[in-house]
Amino acid sequence: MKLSKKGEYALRSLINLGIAAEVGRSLVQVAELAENEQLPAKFLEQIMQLLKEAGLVESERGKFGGYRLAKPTKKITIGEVVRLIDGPLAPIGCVSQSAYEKCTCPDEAHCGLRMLMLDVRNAIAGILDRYTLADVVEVTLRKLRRDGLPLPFSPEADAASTAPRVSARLARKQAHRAAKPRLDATAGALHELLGDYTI
Amino acid sequence: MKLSKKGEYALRSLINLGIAAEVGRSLVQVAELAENEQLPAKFLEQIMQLLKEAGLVESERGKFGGYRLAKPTKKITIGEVVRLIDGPLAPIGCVSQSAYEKCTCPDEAHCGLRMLMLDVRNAIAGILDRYTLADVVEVTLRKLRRDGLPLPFSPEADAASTAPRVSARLARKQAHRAAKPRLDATAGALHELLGDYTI
DNA sequence: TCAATGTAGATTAAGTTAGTCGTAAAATAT
DNA sequence: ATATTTTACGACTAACTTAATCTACATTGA
Repeated sequence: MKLSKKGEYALRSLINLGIAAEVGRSLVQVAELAENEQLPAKFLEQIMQLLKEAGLVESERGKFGGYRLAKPTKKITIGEVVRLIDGPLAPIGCVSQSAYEKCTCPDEAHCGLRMLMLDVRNAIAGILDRYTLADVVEVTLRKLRRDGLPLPFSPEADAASTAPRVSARLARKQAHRAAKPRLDATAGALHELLGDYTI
Repeated sequence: MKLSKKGEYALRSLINLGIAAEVGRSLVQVAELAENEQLPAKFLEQIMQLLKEAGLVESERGKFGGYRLAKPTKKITIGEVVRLIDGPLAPIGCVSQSAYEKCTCPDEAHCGLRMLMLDVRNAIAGILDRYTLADVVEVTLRKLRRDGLPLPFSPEADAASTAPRVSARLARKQAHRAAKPRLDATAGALHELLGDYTI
């Protein structure tokens, strides 16, 4: 049930672009994205291209060029990215919504394994299609601020060392936020960190 | 998030062995298992060996030999089988319970992606570790009986054609059964088919 | 003994993964 | 103009995985 490195790198980079945007950096170079997460730069280049073709990011060439998100973070779901890079979320083709494939079993309608895998695919999709880049970015930023750590891509990151502590206090004030639509089957760590207790 | 063919074939065969046991067949040959689900026999042979090494099935050699489950179906979880054949359930190593691996990101404790993938891994494990072969076998048999279809591996399968209809009525009578322990996050198709409405 | 079956290991063909390399094109700075 | 820095794009590859197949051997029942 693995996510490929490619998919992982794509998500990491998109999250970082989301953080950059949140922090005021409109353009980030591949080299910087790669260094920040210790990814192979040339491989990441390839991945960024895929993301660009898919309309998730935009780029500027030349000196001081780089990448930025092409859409607001709320408009990019994690599932969308995973499907783009790694294909269907479903463990087996015969339960995929986005790319159904007939399986070898003689009778799908009476296949217990299929029922089970349908549940798995729904559980996965229930999480990955519900959460957006905005959610992941928010969780990450919140944790960093809570612990008074410098934010990546922040212009003032390496300047004053007292600045983070200030924003940490600010963050705690903003901690309570609007609840998401009711979650039935996907409560979890992220969900709790987002402060959504409506379940 | 794919399950490999190997994993799929392993599960299909174990389920079929479970059905066979339920129906009174104590030994099934690889050839029959392969034909029943249209799997490559020689490949399946290899897989059965893995399952044997892992103590999930036993075999008898020679003419009229074959395989049978080595444990009651209730004692074999789906997750156990998937982990055996395909490795950890977690989408990325840094959220695996059974095979943790450090990831490239600079700080796991503040990684939003990790939180999200932890939820995914828990959702998957919540299903695959909860359900056993017994559950899947039961669902399969119930559906077959409900629709009056002949049961595979049944000695009387090709005999009387009226027999199935009788067991179908019987099955409906037995439909209500003891509830499983409360499920929080894994309600789904299988769950409903097992008649567990305690959620 | 013979035929059917599991046991075991080597081999393989195709595809995927996770990259690397090299060059072109664009933007900026001087 | 020219040099420099960056993305763009395509070709290439080494290692691994998948999904098998092939061959020879061991065991058992009739």
